[in-house]
Amino acid sequence: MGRQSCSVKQKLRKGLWSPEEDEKLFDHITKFGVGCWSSVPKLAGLQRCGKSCRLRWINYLRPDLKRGMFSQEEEDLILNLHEALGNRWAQIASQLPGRTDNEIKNFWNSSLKKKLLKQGIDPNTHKPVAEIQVKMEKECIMNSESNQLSGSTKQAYDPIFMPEFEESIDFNGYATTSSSFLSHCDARPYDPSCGFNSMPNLTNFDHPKMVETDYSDSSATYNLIKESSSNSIKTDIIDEVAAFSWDAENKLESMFEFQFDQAHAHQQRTYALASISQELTQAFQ
DNA sequence: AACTGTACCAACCGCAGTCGT
DNA sequence: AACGACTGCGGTTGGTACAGT
Repeated sequence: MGRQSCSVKQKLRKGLWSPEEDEKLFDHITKFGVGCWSSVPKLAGLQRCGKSCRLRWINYLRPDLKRGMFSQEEEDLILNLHEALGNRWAQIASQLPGRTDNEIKNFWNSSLKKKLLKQGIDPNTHKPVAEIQVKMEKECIMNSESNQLSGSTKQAYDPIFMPEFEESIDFNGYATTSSSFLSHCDARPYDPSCGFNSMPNLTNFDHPKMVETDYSDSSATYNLIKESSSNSIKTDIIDEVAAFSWDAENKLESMFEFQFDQAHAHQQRTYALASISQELTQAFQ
């Protein structure tokens, strides 16, 4: 038995909103502001659940909403943000004033996704479809070969320096001083303010692996962290990476300038962002 | 004109996280 | 600690408009 929706439970109205309902909700919110959504229907005289009222306000009635087609700038921004964040529509929407997550999601599903596919780009990874196919075939062959040789799974380098993270955090959540990655921080519980966001001097962090990185596989590294870190640290890392991705353009720029040759910086940044947002979250779930 | 397929978008649904008790 | 209420999010659905046959 699934949980009943609010409208089923209370026999409330469903479906499209009438102009009268819109007016009631708009009047109520403009008079009293957004407070407790569950009490809004009653106070505004609506036969709707609070959830429905909230959605109607956010997606349609809010005065600061921008109407009409998406501009080229908005489209480009959505593409870039989706590449970095994946289907985090709310986060994407927060970077586009006047646009809602629902609107962006619809625009993505109805237009942008198809546009990318037409261009031969996979909308999930933002990489060329042909490249992904070749990579998958290559991985398939490599996996079967290495499994035959060693009986173990393949280890590959991770785009966001997870081996350094692994070194950096002990079982109790303390950063270890031996880590080149977090050596800017004293040994202490992992602190988001001292992680990715505020690495003050990356010029000292020079890992040879970073230049020859194969970004295709980070699962082995994630598994290491998954097994050795506490839940709170995992959460911290995910939060941190999310924040990091958010401001990724500048931060990655400053990082990669030191770590990668300029000719490949953009591609590496792109891959890293995609990996950050998708693989890490999945691996920690 | 009638039917079918497709695109678009508003709204719903269920889940997860947070907060107060 | 356990529970329920509430909120926010992302996936999905269903209705409508429009194009093509």
